[in-house]
Amino acid sequence: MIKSTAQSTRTQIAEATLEALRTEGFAGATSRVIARIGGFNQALIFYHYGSLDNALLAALDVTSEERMARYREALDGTHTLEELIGIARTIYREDSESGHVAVVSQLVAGSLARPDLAKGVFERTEPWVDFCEQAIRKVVADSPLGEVLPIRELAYGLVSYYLGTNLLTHLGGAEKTEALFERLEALAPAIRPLLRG
Amino acid sequence: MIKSTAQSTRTQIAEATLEALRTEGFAGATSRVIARIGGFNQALIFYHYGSLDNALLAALDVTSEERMARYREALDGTHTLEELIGIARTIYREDSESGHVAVVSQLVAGSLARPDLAKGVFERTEPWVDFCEQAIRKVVADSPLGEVLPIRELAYGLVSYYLGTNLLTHLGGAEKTEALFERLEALAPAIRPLLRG
Amino acid sequence: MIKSTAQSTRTQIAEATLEALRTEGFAGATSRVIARIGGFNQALIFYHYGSLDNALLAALDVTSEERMARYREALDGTHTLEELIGIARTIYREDSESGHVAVVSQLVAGSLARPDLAKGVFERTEPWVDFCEQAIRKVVADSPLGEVLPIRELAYGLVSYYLGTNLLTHLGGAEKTEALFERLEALAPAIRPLLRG
Amino acid sequence: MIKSTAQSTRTQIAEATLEALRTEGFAGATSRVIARIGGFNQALIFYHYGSLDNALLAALDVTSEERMARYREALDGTHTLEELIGIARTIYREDSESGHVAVVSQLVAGSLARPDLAKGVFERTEPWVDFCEQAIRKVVADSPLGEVLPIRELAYGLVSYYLGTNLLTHLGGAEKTEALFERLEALAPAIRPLLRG
DNA sequence: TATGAATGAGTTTTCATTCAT
DNA sequence: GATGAATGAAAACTCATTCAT
Repeated sequence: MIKSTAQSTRTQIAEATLEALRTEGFAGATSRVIARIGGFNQALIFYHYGSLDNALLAALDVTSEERMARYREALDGTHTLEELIGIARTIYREDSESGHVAVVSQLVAGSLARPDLAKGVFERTEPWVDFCEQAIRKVVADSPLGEVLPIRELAYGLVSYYLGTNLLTHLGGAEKTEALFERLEALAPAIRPLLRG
Repeated sequence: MIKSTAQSTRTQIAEATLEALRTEGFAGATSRVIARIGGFNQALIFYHYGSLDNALLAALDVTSEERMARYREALDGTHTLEELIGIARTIYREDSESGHVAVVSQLVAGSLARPDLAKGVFERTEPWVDFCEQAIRKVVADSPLGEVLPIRELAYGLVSYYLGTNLLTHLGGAEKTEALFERLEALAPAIRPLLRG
Repeated sequence: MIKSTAQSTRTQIAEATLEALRTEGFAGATSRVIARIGGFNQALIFYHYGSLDNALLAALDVTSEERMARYREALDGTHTLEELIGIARTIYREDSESGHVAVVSQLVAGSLARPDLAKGVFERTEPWVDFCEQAIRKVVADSPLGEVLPIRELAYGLVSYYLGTNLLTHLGGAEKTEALFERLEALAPAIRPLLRG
Repeated sequence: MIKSTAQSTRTQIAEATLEALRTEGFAGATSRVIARIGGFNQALIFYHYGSLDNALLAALDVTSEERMARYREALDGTHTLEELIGIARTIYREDSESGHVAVVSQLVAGSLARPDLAKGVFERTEPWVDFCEQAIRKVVADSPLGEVLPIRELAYGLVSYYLGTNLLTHLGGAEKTEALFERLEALAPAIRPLLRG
């Protein structure tokens, strides 16, 4: 019988936690449920992560790192506003379907009532604000807008919007976000001239 | 001594629930806590509202109606983009300080894991989308933008942003939203010409 | 179906807790065990007493009050040192057999690790020190010893001895205490002259 | 680098266990805590001692042997009742401050609920009863009291008192024992004549 | 000898809800 | 209308101990 390594077990736990968040939501991601999903003992979560909060954050890291890689790659391949919106839309749909957005919003929402968890979740939003900042800069690159717009603040606003729309999506408004993307994409050609130097 | 009527007791319960959400958050708004705050028996909540979820929705109605009135009045008094942003900023600060935004985000967040509650909360976002739509229409009134912009979708986007920023505010990013308002206000004069006919 | 009164339920819980301490010891007197013994729901303990500690203290009160009454009555009926030792011996045997001493020592010992519980238990030793003081005063009443002996301190010492001997009794030295009583009783006539005025 | 021998590891474990009892009490002296204090693996405790109970007894041996040596030496140097009480008082204070009494009472108390442990602890009280017997005999050496008093039983009583007072000390009555010693010391000269042949 | 990983059974406590009165 | 009492289910977390390596 092969003894599993600490690392592989840790990963397994993080993945089971992720799966629990995906399928059962924040309130359903209890130690018992996670253990059942992963097929291991409840106590193992505490052995490896010390607390359920830490396991939840590990799950967030797993999905965030994976998605961030995907987003960066996509950003590298785009050069116009239309492309950017198009890609954003595609990835957003991917994320929705894969459950990534569900997990993120569950965690953000759930952590409201738990200060320790909130701290960890909030720290993990920083890279996403950075990423949005880069995306905005790319779009306004050579235009005078670059010097006028409050780019950092807008990036933060985008992340806020992303979270908010995820929440509403899960409450029941799935098709609304999609529609906004669609309309924005159609508008892009009209906006593009504004971005010229 | 006035015997409390059914109506006044219902109201009392809704208000105690609101207070519980404000001070203890979604997770802390348990039947026991609500009853303690309101000075009545736990079982009364179930007698009058059938379930805790319904009492929570009643609390949301209380605060939403009150805030909506305030917002409408403010919208009536504004005619330019600058004024609108300025008013939005003022009211947002009021809402933050009064705890209204906290209650809304707590409820949205908490309802993620509870389908019945989620349905109720989502239905109550509709009037807010309507309201945002009116606000946008007012700004773009006579401009050609009015016919180009996806107004309904943008309105939905604004509500999404509102929720998202509330969430992040509570996780730790309080000053960021304020900064965005400030910068947008400064930008308004530059944008105004675009709104002309 | 008769709805039991709060008082009778409280009493039932205290008695089940006492029984649990008697039969399972401090470590075995868990909420689950107490509920099983009493035939009620675990949560009821917390409904009525708020915490397990409080239920344990209630059990201590039940047995202490009963025993104190017995001890006082016995003290009233004695007038000589021999009688006093004889009665002490009898009652001690009763207490040992009934399990009262077991409960007391279990609680004293168990509370070592729990400051809140310790406070409650310690407060309940006070009446016993008072009682011992009265007993000593009665014996030395008219003798010059009454003015020389540190009576309060000796009373405290007697209570200490009582606890210590209970502990050792439970660890395995049951017959030793009995033997000491026996020998002291035999010595009493020789000591009595010292107590004369 | 010196490879630790089996013997030194055993000793290390016993000492870490003692330290755990001293600083965390019986309830806090878990295998995890002991291992952390000693800087070794939890499983080592079971490898060397078979069970946590045995490790606890080993810790008791460590402290008991050390204290017994100190007590014997002190007894050898005393010849009068006053000296004896004085020395008892000094050593008791030393023991209190060093934590020895805490460890003993923690173990006696904790073992109540664990028969195996109780047996081990009880066996280890025997040498202390022997020691007290010697001390009493020394005091009453040449007096007729030596033939009248139930010396063995009194010795057992002294050990009982020692345990009891430790317990109460830890519950909150720290200053009471000290006061009794003080008063007894003052009384000693009056008692001495009784011990004369 | 020594260890990291793993586990089953256990803990106190809280919850929304029900029900007889 | 209103209430005190009661409950089943669940929570996060800890424990002594075992075992493959």
